[in-house]
Amino acid sequence: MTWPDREWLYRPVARRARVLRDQQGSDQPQALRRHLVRVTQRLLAAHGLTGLTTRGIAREAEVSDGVLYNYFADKDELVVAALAEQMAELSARFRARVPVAGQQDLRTGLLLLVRLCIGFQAEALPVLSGLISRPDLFHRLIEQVHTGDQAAQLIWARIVDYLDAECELGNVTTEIDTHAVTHVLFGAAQLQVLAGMMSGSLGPAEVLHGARTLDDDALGPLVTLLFRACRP
Amino acid sequence: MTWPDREWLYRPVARRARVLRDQQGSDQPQALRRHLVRVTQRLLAAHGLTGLTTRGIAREAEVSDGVLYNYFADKDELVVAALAEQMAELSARFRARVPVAGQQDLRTGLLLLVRLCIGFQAEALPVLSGLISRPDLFHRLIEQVHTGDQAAQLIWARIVDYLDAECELGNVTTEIDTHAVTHVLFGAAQLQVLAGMMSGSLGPAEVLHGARTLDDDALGPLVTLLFRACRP
Amino acid sequence: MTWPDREWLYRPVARRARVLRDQQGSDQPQALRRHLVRVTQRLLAAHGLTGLTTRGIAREAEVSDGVLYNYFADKDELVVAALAEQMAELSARFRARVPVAGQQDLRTGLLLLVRLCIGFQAEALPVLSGLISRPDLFHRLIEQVHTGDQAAQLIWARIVDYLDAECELGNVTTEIDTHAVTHVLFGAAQLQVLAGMMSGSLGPAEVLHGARTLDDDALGPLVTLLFRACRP
Amino acid sequence: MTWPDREWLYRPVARRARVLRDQQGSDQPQALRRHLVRVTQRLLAAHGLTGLTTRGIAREAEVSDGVLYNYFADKDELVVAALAEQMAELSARFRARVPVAGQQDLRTGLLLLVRLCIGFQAEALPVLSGLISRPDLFHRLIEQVHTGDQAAQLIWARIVDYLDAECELGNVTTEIDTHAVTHVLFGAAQLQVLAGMMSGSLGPAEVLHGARTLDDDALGPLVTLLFRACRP
DNA sequence: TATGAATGAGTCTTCATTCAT
DNA sequence: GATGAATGAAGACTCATTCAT
Repeated sequence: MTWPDREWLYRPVARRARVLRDQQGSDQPQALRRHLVRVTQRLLAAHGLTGLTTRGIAREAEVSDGVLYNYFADKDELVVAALAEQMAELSARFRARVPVAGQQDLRTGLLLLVRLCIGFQAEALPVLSGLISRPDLFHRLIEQVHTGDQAAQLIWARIVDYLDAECELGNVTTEIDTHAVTHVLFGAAQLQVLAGMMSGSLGPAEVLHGARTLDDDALGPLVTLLFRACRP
Repeated sequence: MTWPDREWLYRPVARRARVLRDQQGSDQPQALRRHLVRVTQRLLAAHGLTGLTTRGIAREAEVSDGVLYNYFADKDELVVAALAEQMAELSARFRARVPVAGQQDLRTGLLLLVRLCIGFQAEALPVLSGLISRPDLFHRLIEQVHTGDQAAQLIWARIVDYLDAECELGNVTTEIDTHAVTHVLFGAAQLQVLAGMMSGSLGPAEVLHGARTLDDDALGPLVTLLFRACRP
Repeated sequence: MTWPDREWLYRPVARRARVLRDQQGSDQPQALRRHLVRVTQRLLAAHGLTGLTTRGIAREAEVSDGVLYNYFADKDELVVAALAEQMAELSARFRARVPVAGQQDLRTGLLLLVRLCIGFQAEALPVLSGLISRPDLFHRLIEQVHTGDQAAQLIWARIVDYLDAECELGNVTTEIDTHAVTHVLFGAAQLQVLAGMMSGSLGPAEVLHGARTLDDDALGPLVTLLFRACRP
Repeated sequence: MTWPDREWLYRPVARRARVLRDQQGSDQPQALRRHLVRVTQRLLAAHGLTGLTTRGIAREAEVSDGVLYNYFADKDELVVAALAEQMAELSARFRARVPVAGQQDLRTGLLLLVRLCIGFQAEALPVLSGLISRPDLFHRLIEQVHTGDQAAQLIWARIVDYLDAECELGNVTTEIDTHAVTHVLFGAAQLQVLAGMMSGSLGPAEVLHGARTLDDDALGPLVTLLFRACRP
């Protein structure tokens, strides 16, 4: 089979990837880009950065090996885009769940915060862990997202805000730095999740669910510690 | 015709790697093995597990590509050996610095603990971070070191012991769980170091020194938090 | 905006290996696969399995080192495919030349059989000899080709059939086992060829032609032996 | 530990390999050479030429990696020496078992010959099979052993002699060529053994024993064929 | 613009051979 | 002569990237 001469004559529109045909919205210019990003996020969460290959992405996306280079300079750029979007989503999801000061007693509020932080880390760490040994990627990531959009920063600020509000209500002593409390909350959650990821033979996905369902009894001592530190 | 008695005098030994010639101690049987381990530790700390290649090790060690397989079954075994030795050293070094109960007031003791944990994490994380995406290596590591020798476990236990002792002296309330305090100490330290590793443009080595010299003022709020939680 | 109907007209195809460009039939999907198989057969016949490297194949095929893995799981799979195809061709070619009972006197028939067997061995042995020290490959080979398709088995059966037919015509005594005759035919041919391969300084290719042109005088004593054994 | 100056002063004799110390005859100049040859023969028979490494030989011989080069130019020369000696032994052993004409009836004599040939091939083929794809080695082999010493040649000649003698006694017809009979004997035996080596998952050792114990019933048809061909 | 085969540098690993001791 | 660690040239295989179609 030979290629028709003057082939461009028959090319009224740019071609659409097979997998996106008959799919609503697929005629938007960046539909395939988004598709690739989503697939990459899925693979990243499932097998980590180490096991991620461009061919794997293409196969999973049911798309040719080469398209990716029409939307991204190289593999790293796709990875960074996937991570940035995912972190933004994560951050937004968790910000919405920060408790409101005064709507529950302090102890309950702290328990909610602990669970929130563990949940956040459980979702964020599997995604970010691959970056720990790739500072180059990490820098591309933080350059790409506007500074103020950084996932952890935003949720951190919301937690500080909650604690400050409780402080104004007189439920938290002024003797304590609310940033320090947030630091401890985030840190304890990170340790919990990271230890689970490494010592358990858990893949990222299991960690996530395992950590989420930690019952309140296990968290009790931690909450007690925070409560004693915060109460007036 | 008999064999001379002091045959051992002439015991022939094999050739020595160029790089080790004229170097003291290089006639010990495992000199090159140790050399490889040290080089691997250095490269691991500098560029992470992802960037570590057998060729890179050989080049940096000024040694041929194949030697490594005279001492280790494969690359992973070398990596595990490097990590295990480094963690054992780290653990021993920091265990010796855990404060003794009653030798200083609680606040000072907690400050020492915080600095200790940050120091520990600052040295341990660059070494261990590469393992996050390699659970298989992690398991070889914890199988290799005798269970009781695990670096983090041992230092964790020493901290709990210190806190329990202060508790018996009446300086720490019985209302809180000393494991929870340790959890918070380790977690806060880990967060501090990890964040420094990632967001700073610091390589692992810089993080280490940067973290160590965190002045006490910066740690004050954290210590205050812990102190309020622990005091009777 | 709709997609043009005869989309298949423009079906894009990927790039073609340099060596296959401007070559007829190179637009068939498996053109390069066949090319690799043929090159492998050639190298196998020329230098044996021991001297066969993936790089050598790629060089000889004027193709990059990696292509082979687009068509075969590993080197062994390529080798097995090359051997299987060659044996199937060989078997078919020689089966068609088995004499028909009654169309010539027994002595002539036996002469034809001897020459047939020598020809078969002369082509089969250079191909199979490498497998002697690789039973794993041999098993992959016989698993791949359908059991009934095995080259030697099929030609063996055809020879037995011929002898049985001559037996029914009364030209071969019933006192003799036709399988034993076939065994002797194959064995004598194999010895002839193998000895030629080894003691001659002939490469496989020369053996092949040398053996084929063995004149009938040289085969006379062998045919006489068989004839005396078979005649009623 | 440093090397003593003027070390040669203390070196009254050449050193003896550890493994040969306290062993009778080990002071003969070529004791180690013979040791290496024997070990190589053993490994060759057990795992074939493909699996043979110089390190494997040294380990099995309990000798250092390098000695081999004091006695042989390279690995190939050692292999050739091992094969040559083994073939010479094999040949001598089987020559002694060739039946004597007139000491048994012809049928029994032929049966003995068939078993003899199968036994010979069963021992020779595993040793030689590796050479099939290494014509270079094979040529070094036949150059090394004096032409008249070749194992197969000598036993072949003895069989022809036996048949000629039976011929003179009137037990074998003069109408057939005794070389042709020998050809058929050797060939049938070779086919038997080679097929067993390949299709069975037998290692060389098993083939050897399996082939040897082929009961006479299985050989009956073959012997009948030969008998009918040979009898006057 | 999408396709997917082709490319080739790079990875880990093996092993015959050398050579200081 | 004997030792055995060091050498380095292959080998099989992977995978990010290109490019003819």
